[in-house]
Amino acid sequence: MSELSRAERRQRTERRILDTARELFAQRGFERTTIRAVAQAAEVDPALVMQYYGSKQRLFDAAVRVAEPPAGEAGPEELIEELLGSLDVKLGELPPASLAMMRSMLTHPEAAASARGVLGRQIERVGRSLPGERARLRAALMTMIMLGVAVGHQLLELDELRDVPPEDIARLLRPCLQALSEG
Amino acid sequence: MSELSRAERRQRTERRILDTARELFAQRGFERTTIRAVAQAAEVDPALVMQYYGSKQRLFDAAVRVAEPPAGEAGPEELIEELLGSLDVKLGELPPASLAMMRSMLTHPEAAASARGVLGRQIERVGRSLPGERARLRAALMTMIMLGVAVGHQLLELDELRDVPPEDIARLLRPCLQALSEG
DNA sequence: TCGTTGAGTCAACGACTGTTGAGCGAAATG
DNA sequence: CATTTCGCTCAACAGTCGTTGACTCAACGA
Repeated sequence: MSELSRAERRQRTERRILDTARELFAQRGFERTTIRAVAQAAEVDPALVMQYYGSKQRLFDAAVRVAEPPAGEAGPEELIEELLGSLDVKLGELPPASLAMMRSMLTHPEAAASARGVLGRQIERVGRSLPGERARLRAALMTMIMLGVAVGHQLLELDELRDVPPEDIARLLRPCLQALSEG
Repeated sequence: MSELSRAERRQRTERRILDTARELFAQRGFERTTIRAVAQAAEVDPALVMQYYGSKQRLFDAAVRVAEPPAGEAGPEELIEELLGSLDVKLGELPPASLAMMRSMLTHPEAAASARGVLGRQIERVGRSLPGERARLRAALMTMIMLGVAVGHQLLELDELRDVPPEDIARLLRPCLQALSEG
């Protein structure tokens, strides 16, 4: 039937485990996601998950590794659009890796550290290209605004934010971010 | 030595267990907080916790029961000040029951439901006294802004928000909320 | 003073968890 | 075809958890 070399099958299995884990971590968090559940959803023996990823924590690390935006400089207006677009709203859905990290960041220490890292870098990036005083603090508030909306929208799934076109949210949020962007 | 009636000691023990549980739930979340840990911190046998509260879930329910603001009507400016004040920033610290609920709201289904309830009522309250179109959506965004800042400040403990006088945060956030409050 | 109540403890059960080492069987290699 | 490699499974261990029932003993009421 399927003409797959051993190496190919092996890579496919490993990736299937990783994708399944990401999804489960994203929707249940670290503690409620068991190796056994990942294995079952990936149609694999639990021991295989361990063999490939070493431990549940390392599986989680691999699952939440997230691509960060390029390090180039940008003006405040572009950064606002980047915030509105990349962090959450415009696409209507965050990448599963980000969701997985966010889901566990309040209850799993390692996820919290990871989130602090990502958010810290974004704050620094935004703050560096912000004019006026207290740039870092204002950048932090801008970032937390986006985080709050993302949490309510994608993790808590509040009725009031459901089925709202991302454009509408972006349009309402823009003045808030601009107010913080200017002194 | 201590002149305490049996009923008094009993009430005191029960309350000590509840306070301890609240604190542990607030700083570790539902899953990482064990009945055994609560019992040890309260200097009591784990079985006693069960005897008083029935189950871990019911202990959690009792621990996160939070006082909601009175139902009276208010104008937009007052509501902004109430948001800035009560939800988190002005006092510099949220009540432990709120922290406990927030800590677990992304990973524990019952905590999520509880959070949706509290946030939903606040959104409705704010939205009802907001002029213009899309009042509920704008109220939801205002609420999520406060939630995001509270999360970053009190749960993630971001460096950029640490040791910042709550007044400063409130002053920077006010224009954001006003932008959403007006059409 | 004596029997009763009830606050609190002790030891254990059963379920579930992450993790491990031995082993199977098919694909790769010669 | 014979042998080795290795993807994968099976069964089990050790620990932790929520939860329970029997028990202890000091405070209480008559």
